[in-house]
Amino acid sequence: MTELPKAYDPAAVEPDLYEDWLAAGLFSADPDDEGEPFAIVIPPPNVTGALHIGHALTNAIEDAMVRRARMQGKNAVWIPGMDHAGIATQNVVEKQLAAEGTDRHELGREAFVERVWEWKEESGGRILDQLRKLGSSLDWDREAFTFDEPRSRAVREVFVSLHEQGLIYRGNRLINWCPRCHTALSDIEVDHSDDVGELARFRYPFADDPDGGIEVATTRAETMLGDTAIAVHPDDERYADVVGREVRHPFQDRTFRVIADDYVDPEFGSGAVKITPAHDPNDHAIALRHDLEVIDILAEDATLTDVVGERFAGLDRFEARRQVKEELDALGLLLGVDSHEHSVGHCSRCDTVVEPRLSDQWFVEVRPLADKAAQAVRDGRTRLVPDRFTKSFLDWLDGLHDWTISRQIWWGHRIPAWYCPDGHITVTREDAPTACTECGQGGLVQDEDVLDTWFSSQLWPFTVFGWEKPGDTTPELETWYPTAVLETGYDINTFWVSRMLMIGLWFLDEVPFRVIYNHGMVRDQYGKKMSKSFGNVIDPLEFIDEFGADALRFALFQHSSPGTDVPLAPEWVEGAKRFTNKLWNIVGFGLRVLDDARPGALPPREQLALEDRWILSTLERTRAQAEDAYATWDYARISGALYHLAWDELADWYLEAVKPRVYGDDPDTKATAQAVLARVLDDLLRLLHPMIPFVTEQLWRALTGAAGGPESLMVAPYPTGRPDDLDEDAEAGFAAIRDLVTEVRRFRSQNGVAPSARFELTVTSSARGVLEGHRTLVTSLAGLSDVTFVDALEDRPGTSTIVLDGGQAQVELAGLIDVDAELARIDKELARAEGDLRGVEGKLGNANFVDKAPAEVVQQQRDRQVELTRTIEELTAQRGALADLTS
RNA sequence: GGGCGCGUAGCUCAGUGGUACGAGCGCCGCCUUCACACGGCGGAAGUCGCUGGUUCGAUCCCAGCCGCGCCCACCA
Repeated sequence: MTELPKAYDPAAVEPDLYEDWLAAGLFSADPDDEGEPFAIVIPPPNVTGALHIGHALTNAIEDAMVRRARMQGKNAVWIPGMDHAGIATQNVVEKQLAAEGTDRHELGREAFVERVWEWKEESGGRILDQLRKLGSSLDWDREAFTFDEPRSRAVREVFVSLHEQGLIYRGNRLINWCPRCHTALSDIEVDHSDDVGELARFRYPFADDPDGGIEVATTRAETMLGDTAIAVHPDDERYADVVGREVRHPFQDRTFRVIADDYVDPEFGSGAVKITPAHDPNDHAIALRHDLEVIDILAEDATLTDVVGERFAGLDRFEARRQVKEELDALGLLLGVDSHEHSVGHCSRCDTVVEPRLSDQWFVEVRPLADKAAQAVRDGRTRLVPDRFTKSFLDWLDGLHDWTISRQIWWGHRIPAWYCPDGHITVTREDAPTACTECGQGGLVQDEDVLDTWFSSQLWPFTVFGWEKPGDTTPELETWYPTAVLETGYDINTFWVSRMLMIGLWFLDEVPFRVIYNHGMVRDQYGKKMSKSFGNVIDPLEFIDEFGADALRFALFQHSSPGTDVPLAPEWVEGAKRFTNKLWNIVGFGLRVLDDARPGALPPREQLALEDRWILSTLERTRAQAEDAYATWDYARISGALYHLAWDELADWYLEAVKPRVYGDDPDTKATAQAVLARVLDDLLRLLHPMIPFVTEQLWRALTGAAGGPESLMVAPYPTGRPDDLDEDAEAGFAAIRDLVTEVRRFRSQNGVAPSARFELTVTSSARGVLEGHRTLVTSLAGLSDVTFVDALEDRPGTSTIVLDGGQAQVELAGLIDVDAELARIDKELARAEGDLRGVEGKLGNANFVDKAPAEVVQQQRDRQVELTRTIEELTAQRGALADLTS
């Protein structure tokens, strides 16, 4: 058989294997094929740059899922694709333009969008390369993009349908506005953080009594320029006679009233609230109840408009905040400015502080959709893994507000709505409608806005299967929808998962996925979130180049349990690399000793040796453990179980145990050993393949002689149960041997007996039967010259006793140890230890040292004193025992 | 303010109602033994956050507390 290179070199193996899989069409699936359907759609990565380590985790997990399903004979498909990622991608390109000293407005809309497409090609190409390097077995023939033609048609159909159903509407409402991105945002695109700000208290003078007035407070002083009322609680007696009175605006020539509303908390501050209907959601609600005037003071870039008056017009909001306070102070109206911690909304894409702003936007009325989705979760038609995410998922659905879907950016699906000169709205499937549906006029102009990127991503689980409009059906949809599992990080359950669930149920009347599997976030070795600002992000390609894709994957699996964050350090990946190398050498050993034996049928059970039955039993038990862990996609357990099997059981014990036979001359026992070894290696590679596809494929080809191409481990059957292999007697028997061997090794280590030194052992044990029956095995593993079994040990001088599990072993010390040399060694060590101890005690006896040295250092010396004292005691005891021998 | 999770060896994490079997990395000692020094063998190291309770018995169950993290939330 082929000799393998001595060490595993991933770079020499991985690229070719991927090409080979591709060429053989092993990633391609056909809806008409046999087998239980099993589909996963990739969470389409944003074309904003390159994949980060979190993507590596997602893709490793999904690849393992789909590879295992494929090996199990399922009709498995994994759909690739990317997301155009509206605002995020536009921001990337805008930054590029800024670096070039220009901006999108200078370029114009058409040229800008063209430019983003160019970037999409570049970024997308890089992502594609990364996905391949990771080993992702994606069906590339089915690659989709959220902004390609078929997906765009579906987006328009969904928009128009929902509009026809009255679930999409246009309205003038208070929305979240990002002054930097110049667009509306949905609620979940706003990240709240508790920031330390200021609470400014000031007085609004009464219109008829400039020296009197009412105290209010605000964190955004500039909003007072748009105040149109002051509200107090109806039951607040302090203000009972103030309600209805007018106050005068200090900077503008207008007055407004004090009103009463339940919303006000009398306990907070003065108990009176200034009302800015255009820039605060609560105030807006109050304005509607009381029919207040609404004054919009903010421009798109959050500078103040002319309505605020000459003094402040044109100022940036933060500058205005400062100056308003100054002016109030100058007028003697400012009562104080206190530090105040409060929640501030930031744009999730650029971190700019968002402003509530009144504007015309498109909305989805989500209630009916959300109710359906929540019902599906409650019915168990789809379930979350781990289950603990279910509650917050449902809470979120239950409390959902209407979804702002229009964005004032250029990169995205243009809203299929047109306006006639009279402002009537025509929503249509047509590309270029010529007549207003309301008045029949021509000269229609399309809405400038584009859709929230999630509006198209939500259609992903069915548009990738050819769905373009309600009622569509395709072979792919019939076979693969609902998909088996939606695997993604818990951070996008609200953004993406919930929306897919809502819209999938709405248009296809069936959940888009039966399981929502949430993996955790990848963190660094200190548990810190990886982020650009921390400077701790690592490019997956760096790991792959250094350790191989399998190593990166395995390291991620080793720490990945459902919903649990995954810490990752270079050392972890290095450790996983060592595992792949170990595997390489395990199989390499196998190849050297198997002669022409290939995995196949085993000899009858009675021909198997104890160690054979033990390893087969262990293999089956581990396989079952992995199987159980797969039921919950607990990759930390799965990888842990298989790692343990390969390294601690197979490599450390079985391979050593089997050497006497495979290197021996007895053709029968040799053939049996070879058959078992081949079987175990074969199964191990199959079990590991979904997680570490490259190294296992390469080794499996060497082991089985498979030619590659269609002869691939990728499509070899995944091991199913062999319950007959479970053998408790063999496990117990081998455990007894193992115990004896380990105790002998410990004896050697503690007594300075070289591993190469042979000696005799006299043993008494409750496991005598097994041990005696496997004399060769015992002596070879423990490095003994001979072993004798007795009913009871005699108490003999000059011997040492080794305690066993259920027995004892006796070693003749004479001759085993060169007593004089050992005595000399011990004396030398003793002298050194005593010298050290004197030094330490000298220091500790020095009052100067004890008083002045840092407590830590003193303690260090004390610890060392204790340690040295103990060492000396032990050495002295050893010396005594040895001296007895010579006398 | 609400919800979720976490606090076990120096580090990152497993783990179970019955003396912590812990793992990887790190550390100490021995070994270049014919698969592997990306290795082998042996070893040191933990009041299982704190306080109560349930129990024959809790690191694991319950309650409270302390600390940390995350998510959600329209209190000026």
